[in-house]
Amino acid sequence: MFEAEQQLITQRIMAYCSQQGLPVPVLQWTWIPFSGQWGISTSFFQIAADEARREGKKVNIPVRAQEIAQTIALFLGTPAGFERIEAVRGYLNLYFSTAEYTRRVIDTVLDQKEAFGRAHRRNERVMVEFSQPNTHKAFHVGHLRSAILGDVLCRILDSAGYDVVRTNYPGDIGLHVIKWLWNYMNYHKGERPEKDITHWMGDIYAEASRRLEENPEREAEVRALYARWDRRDPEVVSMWQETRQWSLDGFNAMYDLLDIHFDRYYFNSMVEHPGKEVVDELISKGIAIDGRPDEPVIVKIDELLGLKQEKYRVLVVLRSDNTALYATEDLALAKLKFNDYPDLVKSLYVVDVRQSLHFQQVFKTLEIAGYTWADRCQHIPYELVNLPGNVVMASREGTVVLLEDLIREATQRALEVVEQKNPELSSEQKLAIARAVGIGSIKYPMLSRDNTKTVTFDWQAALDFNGQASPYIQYAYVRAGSILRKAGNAVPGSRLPEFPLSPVEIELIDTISRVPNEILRAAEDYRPLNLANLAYDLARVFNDFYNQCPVLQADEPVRAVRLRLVAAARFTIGNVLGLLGITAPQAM
RNA sequence: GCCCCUGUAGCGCAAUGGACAGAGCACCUGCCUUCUAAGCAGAUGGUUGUGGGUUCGAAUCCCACCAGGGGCGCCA
Repeated sequence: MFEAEQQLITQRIMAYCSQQGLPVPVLQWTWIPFSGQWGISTSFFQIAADEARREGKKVNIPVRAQEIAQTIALFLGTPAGFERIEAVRGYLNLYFSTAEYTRRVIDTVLDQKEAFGRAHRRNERVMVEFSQPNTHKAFHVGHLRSAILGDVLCRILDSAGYDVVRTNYPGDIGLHVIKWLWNYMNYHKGERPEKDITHWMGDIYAEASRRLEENPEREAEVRALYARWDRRDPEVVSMWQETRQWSLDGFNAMYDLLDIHFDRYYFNSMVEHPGKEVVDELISKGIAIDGRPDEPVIVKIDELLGLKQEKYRVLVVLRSDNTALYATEDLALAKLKFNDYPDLVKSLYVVDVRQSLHFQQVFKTLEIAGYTWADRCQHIPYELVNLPGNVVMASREGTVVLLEDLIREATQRALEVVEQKNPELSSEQKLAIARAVGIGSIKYPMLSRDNTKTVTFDWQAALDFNGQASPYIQYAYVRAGSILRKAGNAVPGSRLPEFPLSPVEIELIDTISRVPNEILRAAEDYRPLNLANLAYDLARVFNDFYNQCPVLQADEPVRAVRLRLVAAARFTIGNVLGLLGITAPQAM
């Protein structure tokens, strides 16, 4: 928020250095550590080191850096907008003139409100594919990470100024679907899901797996059914369409609960045949080697690239019996996306880390085939959600926590707390709060650790609403709203705080002012974690403020400034929660 | 055999190459007649897996090793 001042000072320092014959620095500004004061900081170690190297002298770098910092502090005096300047241990610290900057930060937030933190539009389109659930199967907590991560990535990219296409890619065909249909036709014909659709669909699939495991000889029936599907037997196709829709309805109900939405659906079944066309193209271009009917169609990527060490290895693009693989379909899907949106600057795939090699192979193959957009495809890998003891969630093993069960439990637990704390609210209000808290508690742990780290799910931790968790942040938001309500929701007009601010007030304003940059950083690195941390920092600092600085009881002009600060903090926390896909409730 | 990820407090995690590695959970001691205690204050807790290197400066970058997880021709 202070780029203009920063740039001005950078220029003055650079001019001074070149005038004095010092190496011209590339200055990197950071905030000053050790809270309680507020400003920007840069160091001069690099200049001192460059100078020593240039002159071939052996000097004590920290001492020389401090000398330079001191001379520059003297040269700068106290620049406009700053209260104090100091040279400390090789660092130059510039402290903001608190009153002026406080007013600026608060005014900016209250002026922009819900838009605070959002960057200007870039007119650049990004596609994010995420979630990719399999129809005819259960949706468990392990599937949740892609959905939550992808959704939040979309929110962050949107806020950073990109036009985002939210894309889902359900696995609506494949052996799992045929197995399901086989079981349904033989044992459940005519049944329809009543409630908990996804749960019910998952049960029928699990039952199918069990039956086939107990009676392996019946696999032949499944193969026969797959053949009927391949012939597009009308009875099979219509049953597939109907049952597939049940799954999609079930997913939509869950996406609604989770506040996750899509602009565009690509289905696995859509790219089966186009995939085979891409394979033909690869063969005719001499990229793929056709070993059919005894061997599959393969692309020897390392060989094509002339790599000595194996890196991309060999990609199988079509089975020897002409049936499609994931790779077949992903080749076509990538093409389809750029066909539909030729202006994509990025085509992102939020898929678990085990498929890293697969995506590298697919993207590299497309590049070799001459598709210039191939380098705009990028896999965003994330680690799995496991159960304690490093147990992988797998429907077959029965080691799953179903999303529906988790949502129900978390909401129920939150409802108990609301009942106790706010018995006077209507049951609708209570349920809405319980939903917000319960869903937030499910989402936050998936966002507050790095994408590359495994999340271990356990019920106790998932239902613990204390500490660094979503309810803590939501509660800070509610408290801020509560103060404003008691003040009659009347936020005073802009003013300069002409009295000393307390350290917690300064820290709160400081943290608020960092939001716009943190959003850009999160978007650049595809890392929601930055914002999950920032949301918590905001809440923690606000709670400090809440406990130390009375607002309603304060005398003017302190009261007016604090009311404005509370309003600004509330918008900021609400906005960051929004980026995390977490609802900010009005009461708790 | 080749490649990727992870290793930080008892536990699970955080930390733009920068100043003193930080919060949470658990444990202990306090704080509700005061803007909601889903909160706050205080106490305990560290050779950042090991050994080298680069750098003025390394948890962070490079190399080697150790430990755990994952991926490597017709699974998805």
